[in-house]
Amino acid sequence: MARGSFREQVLRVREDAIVASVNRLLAEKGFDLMTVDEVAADVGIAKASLYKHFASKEALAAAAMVRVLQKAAEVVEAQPASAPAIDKLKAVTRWALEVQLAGEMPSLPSQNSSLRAELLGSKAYLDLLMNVSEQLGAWIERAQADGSIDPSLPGELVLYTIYARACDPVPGFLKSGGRFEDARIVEMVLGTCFDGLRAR
Amino acid sequence: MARGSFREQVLRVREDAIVASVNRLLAEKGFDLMTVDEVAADVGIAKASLYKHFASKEALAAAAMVRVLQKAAEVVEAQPASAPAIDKLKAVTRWALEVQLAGEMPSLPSQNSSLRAELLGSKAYLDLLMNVSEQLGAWIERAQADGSIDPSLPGELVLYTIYARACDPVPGFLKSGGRFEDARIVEMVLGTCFDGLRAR
DNA sequence: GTCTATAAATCGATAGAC
DNA sequence: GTCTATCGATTTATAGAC
Repeated sequence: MARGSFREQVLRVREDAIVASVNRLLAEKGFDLMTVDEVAADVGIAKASLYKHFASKEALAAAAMVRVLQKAAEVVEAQPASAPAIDKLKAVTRWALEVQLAGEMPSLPSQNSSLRAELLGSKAYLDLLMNVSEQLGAWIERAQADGSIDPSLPGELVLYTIYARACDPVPGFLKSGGRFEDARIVEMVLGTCFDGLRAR
Repeated sequence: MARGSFREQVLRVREDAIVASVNRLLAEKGFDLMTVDEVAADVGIAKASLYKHFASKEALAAAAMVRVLQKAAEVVEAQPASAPAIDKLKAVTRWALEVQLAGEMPSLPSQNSSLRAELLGSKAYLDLLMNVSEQLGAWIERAQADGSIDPSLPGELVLYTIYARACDPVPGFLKSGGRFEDARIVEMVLGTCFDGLRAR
């Protein structure tokens, strides 16, 4: 793939910086409390310039979601094919928990309709989401077949439960308590996710 | 306790209607997307009249949270003292999931600072939260002692994990899929909460 | 206490000069 | 493409008549 002209590379770097700022601000304050003025100030450009790169606030958020889904897809790809399916599922869930604890997981309100429309209209977003979901879905089936995940559970339930760890408030509460290291929090929440609260 | 004059009773009924509307709108759209105009229209009074009852939008949300915590406290009280602790914990969690699926669980953004300040300044809210948390905490200790909950888990983790079911996105996703009855969704999510995803 | 009308502030988005 | 300046819409909150 051509890298494009120098001018296009500069453009790309700037847009990467914009999306990185949006990602952080979305993780910090959420979509509704994040203002476009704030994004512009954080990047260090004028708001009007921002709108030359992205058509709307919703488009900014969608770009941040594409970014995090790209990273998720990379984590999925990086799993060794020979590893047990359950281990790969846990590895991806662990990554999501780590990103969230690091304050880098963008959070979007699922009720906002204009935002939903933007996401559903983004091919990049939908393709990545489908890609990641299909890979996770295949692992879930394998894990259910080999007995490491309860085969009586619907696959959707398992998939949604794993996805939900990315916006689980429990890690944040435990972190704010200050009693546990981040790594400990990740392992504990991972444990309650896959093994539940009951005695083992 | 005195019921007060007729005038005061009318006032109380009206405020109950306001808080019920706020509760529903918070569940439907969340705090940021709920507007005070909307609340006034839903109740059927002018916005200025609303502000005679509640000083701010945050105060409205706090009143809704007090309302739901009062109901939670009632559910906690209603548990038979002789029942196993784990059953009582599951019963309260089941109630929270049912309220959420019914679209009656108000959802507040944990990042909003003015809202946090309002809640932390509300004695009614803090007292109820402490009351419910202490009761649940006692049941958690008993359940860990009798082996029905993993004794190696910190009590906070168990408490937060149960609280988090009230804003779990998984029930809503499953419901929107349309493949399962509400009661089935509740039991499935309850199962993943207490027993995890792994095979039993 | 309830209403109409409006103030005050914020925010998304754009015009127009350079 | 970047800037300054501003528009237009929305929203919280209040003034003042009844």
